[in-house]
Amino acid sequence: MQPQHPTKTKILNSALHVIRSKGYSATTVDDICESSGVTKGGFFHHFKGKEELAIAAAGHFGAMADGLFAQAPYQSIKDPLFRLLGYVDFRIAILKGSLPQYTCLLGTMVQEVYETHPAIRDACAQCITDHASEVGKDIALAKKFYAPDAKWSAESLGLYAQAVIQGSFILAKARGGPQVAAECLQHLRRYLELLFEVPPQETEPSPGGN
Amino acid sequence: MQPQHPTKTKILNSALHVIRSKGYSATTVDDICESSGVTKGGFFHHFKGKEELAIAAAGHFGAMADGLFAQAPYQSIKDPLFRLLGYVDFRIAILKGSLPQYTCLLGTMVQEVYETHPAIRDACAQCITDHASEVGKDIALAKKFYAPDAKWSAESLGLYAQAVIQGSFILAKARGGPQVAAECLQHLRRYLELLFEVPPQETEPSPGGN
DNA sequence: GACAACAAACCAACTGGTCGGTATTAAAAT
DNA sequence: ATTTTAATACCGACCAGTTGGTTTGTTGTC
Repeated sequence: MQPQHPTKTKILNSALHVIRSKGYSATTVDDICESSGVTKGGFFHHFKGKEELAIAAAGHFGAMADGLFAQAPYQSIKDPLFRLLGYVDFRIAILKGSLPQYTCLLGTMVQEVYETHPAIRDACAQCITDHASEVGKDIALAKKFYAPDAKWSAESLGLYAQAVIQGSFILAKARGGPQVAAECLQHLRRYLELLFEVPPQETEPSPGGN
Repeated sequence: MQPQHPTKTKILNSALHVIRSKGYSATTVDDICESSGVTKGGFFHHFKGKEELAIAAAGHFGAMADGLFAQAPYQSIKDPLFRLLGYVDFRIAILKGSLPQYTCLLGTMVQEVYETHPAIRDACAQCITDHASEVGKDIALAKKFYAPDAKWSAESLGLYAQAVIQGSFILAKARGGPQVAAECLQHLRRYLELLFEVPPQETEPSPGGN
C-alpha cells in the first residue's frame, strides 16, 4: 500500500522466501534477520513478533500476487472464457525456477498453523478467497455467456481452481519438480473446456498477444 | 507389517494426530510423549529421533489408508468407472469429524519438510504415489472401456485426483470446515463424468447396495 | 543374569523476545 | 540561526524457557 520502509520490505521479502522453503514453524526470527541483513533489534522494531510478521507476509504475498496477475498478458483477452483459460495457462507458465519461487506462501502457512494460530490462518484464508473470487469474476462472466444453466456456481468453481493449484504444489514438492503441477493444471484446463464446451482445437481467439 | 509393539503403535497413532494438527516442526517429542503416555526414554527406545518417527508415521499413515480404502464398500462395484466414482464419493463421505481426523498427514508433512528433510519427503512422496497409482489402476481400466482414445494418461489423472484432494484439504483448513472440500470433490467427480461421458442421471449401476 | 522395555533426571543448543543504548532526522523553542 | 527536544529507526548483548537428545537407573521376563 504505502511506499513502506525499505527495511520492512526487505524483511517481508525474506520472510516470503524463507517461510516458503522451510515452513512457518521451522523458520526462526534469526533466519529472517540473517537473510534480510537486519538485526534482531531492527526486526522487533518493525514487527511485534513472529506471528505479526506472518500475517504481514501473507498480506504482502497477496498484494504481490494481485499485481502479478493484474499485469499478466492474458488480461488483455476480451472473451471472459478465454481469459479464464489464459489464467490457467499463465499459472502453468510461471512454474519456473526453484520450488520456493513459484510455490504459494498462503497454502504453505495455513496448513501448518490453521489450528494453532487463528490470526495467521484468517489472513491466509482471506487472501486465498480474494484471489479465488477475482478469478470467479471471469468464471461468472463466462458462465453467463457459455453455460448459463449449469448447476455449479461460479464461486465454487473458483475455489476448485485454487484447490487444484494448491494441490499441484504439494505434488510438486513431493516429486521435487514442477512437471506434475503442470500436468495437473492441464487437467484443470480440460475440465474448464468440457464445462464450457470449448471446441476442441480452438485455443485462443487471437486477442493481441503473442 | 509385523504385529509391532503396542507402545510403538501408540506413539505412531499419537504422531498421526498431533502432527496433523500442529505440523511437523511445531510438534515436539514431548508433545507426542505426553499424548501417547510414553516417557522420553520410551520414545527414544523405539525411534532414533524425531525424523525417524516422521518417516515411520508416514508409512503407518499410508498403511492405514490402504486398509481403509481396500475395505471400503465401493470396492464391491464391478464396473471400474463406477468404482472410481465410488472412490470419490467415499472420499466425500469420510470428511467427517475434526480437521486433523480426515486430513492427510502426507500432504501436511511434505509441504513443510520437502527441502529440509529429504528422507521424510521421499517417504511421503512414495505413499502418495502408491495411493495415486492404486486409484490409477481403476482409471486405466475405465479408460480402456470408456475412453480408449483419450489423450490423457491414467497415471496423470490419478495424480490429478490426489492434487484435488490435497488442495481441498488446504481450503478446508483455511475455511475451518470440510464443506469446501466436499464441493471440490464434486467438481472432481463431474470432471470424471465428463471425461468418461457418463450419462447425466446415472449414479451407480446398483452393485450390492450401500 | 542378560536383555528388552521403559522411567526420569539431565544437558547443551537453540528460540522468541527484551532491553538499554546509539544514529539520524525533524519539529519546537530560543 | 542555534539549541533543545523528541520521535523514529536500528543495533546487539542478554535472558528465560524450550528443544531434541543422552544418560543412568529400574523393572519384568526368559
